[in-house]
Amino acid sequence: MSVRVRFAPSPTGYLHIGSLRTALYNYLFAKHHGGVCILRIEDTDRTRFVEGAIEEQIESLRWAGVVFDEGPHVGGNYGPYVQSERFPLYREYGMKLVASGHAYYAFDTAEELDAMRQRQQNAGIAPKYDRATMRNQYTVGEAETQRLLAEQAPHVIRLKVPLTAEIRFHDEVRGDVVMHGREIDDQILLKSDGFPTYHLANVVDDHLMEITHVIRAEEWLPSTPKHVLLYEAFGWKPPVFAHLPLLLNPDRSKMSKRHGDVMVHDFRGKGYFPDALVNFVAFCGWNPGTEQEMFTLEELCSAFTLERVAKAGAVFDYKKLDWMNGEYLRKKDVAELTSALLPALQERRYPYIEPDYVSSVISLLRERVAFLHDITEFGDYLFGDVLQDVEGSALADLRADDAFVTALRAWRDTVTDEDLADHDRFKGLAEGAAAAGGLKLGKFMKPLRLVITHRDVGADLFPTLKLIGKRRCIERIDSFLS
RNA sequence: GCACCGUUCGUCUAGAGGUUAGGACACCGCUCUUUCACAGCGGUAACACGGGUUCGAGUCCCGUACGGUGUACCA
Repeated sequence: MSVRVRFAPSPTGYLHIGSLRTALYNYLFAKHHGGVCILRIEDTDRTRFVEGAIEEQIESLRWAGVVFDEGPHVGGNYGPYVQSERFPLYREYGMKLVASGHAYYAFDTAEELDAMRQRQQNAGIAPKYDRATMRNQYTVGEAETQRLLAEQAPHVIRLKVPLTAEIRFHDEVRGDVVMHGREIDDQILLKSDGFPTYHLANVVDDHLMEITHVIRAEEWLPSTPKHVLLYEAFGWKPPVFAHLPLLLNPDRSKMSKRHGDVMVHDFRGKGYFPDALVNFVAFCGWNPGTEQEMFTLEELCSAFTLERVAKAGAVFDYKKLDWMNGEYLRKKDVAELTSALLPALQERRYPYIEPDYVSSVISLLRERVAFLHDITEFGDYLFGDVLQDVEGSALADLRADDAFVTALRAWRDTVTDEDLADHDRFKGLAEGAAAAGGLKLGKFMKPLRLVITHRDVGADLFPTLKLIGKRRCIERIDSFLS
């Protein structure tokens, strides 16, 4: 049987970076096995629905390269792929469970449930639905149950967890897991508004959609026994489970926005490359067992296996992500980078943004920054002639430095286009000018950089000045001297 | 509180009984150099603790500690 996996987000907002990782692992697993990766929207909680969230999440995923074989946006033979469009189904399956004695009606109000939890808390016992004392099918009796149903009293359907059972399941990441029935709550399957909870909907859909492997985050591990019980109650074969380690904040709590950006949308906006982000996130909780760290999506597909997924949560290291983004920046095709950068340069109305010129600037500066867009500010003196202000009295001090001014004039008065086109000639010219002021080369070059770029750091001065050209160099020197 | 999961350098991790415990990021130093980077070289730095099992445990078992997740008519 071929592999069928699903990524099942709920449309409550932007796509979380952890969700991207989960989606990615599902995708990689499917592609590794020549299987199918499905997108299913879990919108059973209408109160949390956010308009546009589905489209945003699909777009974030698409940007990252995670695409689906089936889903609400591409169709498929197992649809609909949005749970709100499948509601009658869950009711039907819920009733089957009631009929077979695996689930039951309960009529408790929210207040009654709160009071129950309060009592339990006061008594120091675990909060859990008390089937023996609350208002349900068993305590009120069959006749009363039928009467309440007939008068349409608000009710839910709960899973009847066998109190003495030991629920066992195998997890591909964690091994065998055992939990006792007495620890498991009689989970609500169908809410009083008739909508299913996640627990029912996900089991029904995974079965109907013939999902073979459920790959999801570790936070689902504690509720997996409920799902196993549901598969048993329906007489269905459960899928293989694999619970992924969590992405963590620096304090090791579940990754949240309190410690930085967590939405894929944010990473995209900050200028991370999708392939860099995917490469990085793939390594949060998985590694190939070799020393190779740079992987294309295709390489990840062929290398990825569940056996190599780690058990422990991974702190999300923003610094390493930045490093990796820089690695991609240095490796990428310059033409591609040029067209990606051009719009931002146009927006800033820089005058010198001929594509070939921009390509040269990118090649020159990309080793010094982690993001492509850093180049727009880092190289402002290359794209335009309006230089940034220099802090303090550095320029005035230089103007008062006779030795330097003498050297600078010598350079200005003798520089030719040929000098700027040939490294040896450039060096000879600089040495000659420095000597004219009685300076060592280094004592001349650094101030020269400041005068022409208004920066004290940057790429090699020779290629920098070559790009700026003789005319613009002289203009800047004259402006400095006047 | 209870249940479950986890624990190798600061961080991501390799390691499937015998290793000088390896790599990457970060950090520090050196080299290169007109600066900052890049690159190269080098360095600091880890098996949570206690018991077992074994000739021999980072690796297997038990316990403890610590951490995380869950404990909703959320997903």
